Amino acid sequence: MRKELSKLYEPKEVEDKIYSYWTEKDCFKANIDRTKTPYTIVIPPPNITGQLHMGHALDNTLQDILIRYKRMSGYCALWLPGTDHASIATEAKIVEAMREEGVTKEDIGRDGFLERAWKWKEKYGGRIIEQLKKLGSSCDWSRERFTMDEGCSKAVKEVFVNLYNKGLIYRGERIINWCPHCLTSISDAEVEYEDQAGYFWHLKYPLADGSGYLILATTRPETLLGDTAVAVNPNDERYKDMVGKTVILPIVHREIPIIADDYVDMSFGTGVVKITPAHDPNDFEVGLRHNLPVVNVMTDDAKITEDYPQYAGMDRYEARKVIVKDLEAQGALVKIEEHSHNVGTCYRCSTTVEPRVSMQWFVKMEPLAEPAIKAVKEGKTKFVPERFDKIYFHWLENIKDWCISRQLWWGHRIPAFYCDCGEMVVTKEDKVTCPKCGKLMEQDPDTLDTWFSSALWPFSTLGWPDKTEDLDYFYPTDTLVTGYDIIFFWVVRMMFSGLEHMGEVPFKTVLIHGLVRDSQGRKMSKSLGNGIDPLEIIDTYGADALRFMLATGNSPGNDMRFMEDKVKASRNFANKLWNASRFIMMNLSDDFEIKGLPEKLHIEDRWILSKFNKLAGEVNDNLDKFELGVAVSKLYDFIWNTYCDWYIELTKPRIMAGGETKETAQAVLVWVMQGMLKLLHPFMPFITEEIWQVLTDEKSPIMLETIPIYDDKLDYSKDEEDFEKIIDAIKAVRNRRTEMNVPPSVKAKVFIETKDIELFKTCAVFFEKLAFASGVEVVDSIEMEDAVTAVTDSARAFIPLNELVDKEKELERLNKEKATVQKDIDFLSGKLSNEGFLAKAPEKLIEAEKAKLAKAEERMQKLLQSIEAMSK
RNA sequence: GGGAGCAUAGCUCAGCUGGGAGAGCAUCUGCCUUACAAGCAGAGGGUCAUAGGUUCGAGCCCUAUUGUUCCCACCA
Repeated sequence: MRKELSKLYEPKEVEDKIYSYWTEKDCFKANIDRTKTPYTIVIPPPNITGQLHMGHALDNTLQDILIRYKRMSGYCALWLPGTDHASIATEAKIVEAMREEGVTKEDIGRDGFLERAWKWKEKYGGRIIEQLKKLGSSCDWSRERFTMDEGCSKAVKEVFVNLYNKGLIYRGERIINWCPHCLTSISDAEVEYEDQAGYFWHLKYPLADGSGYLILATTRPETLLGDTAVAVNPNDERYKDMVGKTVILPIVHREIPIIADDYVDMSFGTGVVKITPAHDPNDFEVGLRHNLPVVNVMTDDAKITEDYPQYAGMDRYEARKVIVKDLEAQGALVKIEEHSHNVGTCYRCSTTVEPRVSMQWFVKMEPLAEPAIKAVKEGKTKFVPERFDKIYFHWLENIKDWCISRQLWWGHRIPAFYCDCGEMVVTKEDKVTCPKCGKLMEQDPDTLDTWFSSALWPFSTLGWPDKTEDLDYFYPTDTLVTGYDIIFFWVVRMMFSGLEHMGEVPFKTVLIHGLVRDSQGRKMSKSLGNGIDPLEIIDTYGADALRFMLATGNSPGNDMRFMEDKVKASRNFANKLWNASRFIMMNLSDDFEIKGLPEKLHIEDRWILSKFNKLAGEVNDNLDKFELGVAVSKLYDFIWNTYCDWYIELTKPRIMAGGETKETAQAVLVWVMQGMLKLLHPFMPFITEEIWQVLTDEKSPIMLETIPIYDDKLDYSKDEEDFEKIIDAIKAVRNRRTEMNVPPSVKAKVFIETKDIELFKTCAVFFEKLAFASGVEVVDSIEMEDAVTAVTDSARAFIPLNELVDKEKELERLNKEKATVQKDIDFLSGKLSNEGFLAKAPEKLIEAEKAKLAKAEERMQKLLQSIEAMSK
């Protein structure tokens, strides 16, 4: 015995120790090796404000499985980690913290604010990194990056200037989505629409010439202050004569024109629409077409401006109430209808966005989208599962220009400089003097959308725009692992950025996963309070159990539910493996040395080796196809149901016997255990490393071992098939005994009638241990009364349990079994006499079916014999 | 309005290019068999949502329907 080991595996005592061991040995570092093929994953950088949640746990578990697998498969595997500055989220948190101190951004100014922000980053940016380590993530920490570090910032400037010079970035006054809470513009992608119950206010706008009035409906009466026209459809007979006339805007008493525009849907409402170019994107477009003035009525925090003294300073909703009341008082309110409509909200703070006209920077998307579409169409980048390419195409085909400027301080400052004289310069320089008048120019106060820098992540982190060795070797990256919820935000933008700036796709495969939901299928959220903290789960069950659970039964692109029972099952599995290794260690001879496989193998050795060999082949295959869930369940099944339940039990008689038979058994036990550990390592890195260290006294980590692959030399299919006959017979005997309520303590002799005499004689010993036999006799022909029979395809086993045998019951059971086998025979022979089947089914299948039929017939033969004997 | 996913055992989910339906948990029965009771040996349990179709053969492919979840879209 080499070492005393606890009956229960204690992840807590192992995981941190193992992680430091890896770190000390520098196992995660990807050293460029031109003789190897690179395999690269860049991490979706978590926000510096973030805490590890289940989504991260899933995302990073999948990445770690892939990277560990590839590392063990001989690739130069790089998993490049880092964090994202997350402009809006971080700035909001800092502002909030400042508010508690009673300080505002304006109080401390831009520099003071940034100083705080960097401190915040230093304090919290590392938190999530530490949490990723708890999960076992094997990132190359020596290459850790941050979206606002020097290199990434350089890349951002480079890209901005390049795109500007190509005319793909422009500045203009447009209607954009404005968040009145975050006080910044946001992109279309950052708006989340939700159905809200609201009202339709039907209003009366009198014609200026006093000849009547128009009735129109609106969901936002407060925007009436900014109306600059009323529109009808040009084909609408009802209003044909009105076009060109003017109406008097209620409350404001402004005279505004009635215009005709296709945008108006005749069949909806009254067919008349008020046009507020400053506060509605559609109206803005209409305004452009008709040269309408843009009248802004709200401040940046969505309060009515000073231009309307009676409402000035009122919040938009408050103003709505008051204005409705005023309209009613003036007799301009016709009726109020209930109406639910889609309202855009800020994805960060859920505040209803206010469309607003302002000067912003945009990326011209169409020219960039085209190559991105083409790359996926040509298969240069593939989505797994494939169906996500539809979402990708749809988005890119309908893309609008991307608003990239943010009225925030935390982020990459826009590299544009302005002069009092009106001159503007876009440059990578930090200090610029006006080329026209020589004055020092002022930099644009705005920063860039966070996703502008994340879009560059696959190459900025490798050193671009510099020509680094990393960039040359590792780009394009191989697999991007991310949730379907950020395809638009991130995947799309990395695609067109990679193609534009590197001339190559940023990654070959995008592995999409779903959301981790709670046990009832609800999204985990702060507001529901139903989130489950991965760190707590790791604390109770271990990181391996959590990882295993996340990988099990999770198929690409689909959501999954988090169930603690599933984690428990995974924990139990880890414990099972632990105990299997304990068994080996407790029984290992003192002088045992690991020397590979012995020459002389028993049939059960060849059986387990053959099965293991096939397992290795399949697991590799599944992993190559990103079928992680399938791979993991095969490993579970093999380790538990084949290795532990059968092989270990089969070795017990040999271990007790000692001598050469034990030598062989322990060599195979250890060999297969090592193989299983390697195959399982990507999924359960900690426990496999721990067992590896203890079991083998290895000085080198398992994580740098080579993963087993299918090996022709280990294909013992014939022995495998033969040994399955023994297993079948053992199972049949056990089954019969249980049915008869015979406790294991009651042993009985077993007589086996079979054609495979040698085989069963060799394996007779297993019936004693595994089928509770007091002795085994193998014969080619026998008939017994007062015995229970167990029939398999290849054998008849008799268990003489005289006093327990009820002839009639036994006969009944045999007849029942006969009926089942007859059904099989009918089915198979029916199939085999079907001409269509014989003509069109593959040869291999026909042969297989024939073999099955032969077996069933053999079995029927045996049953008939037994029935005949029993009925005597 | 457009698009996508899902519907399989009591529960949660697998099921690879179509070849007689699987796992874990739960349930029932027996076992403290010297690795493991977080365990061992057995058992029960499914017209694979419904209706058609293609095929020698359909959980898998096609069409329609129902239920459900999600994404996209400017209906004031």
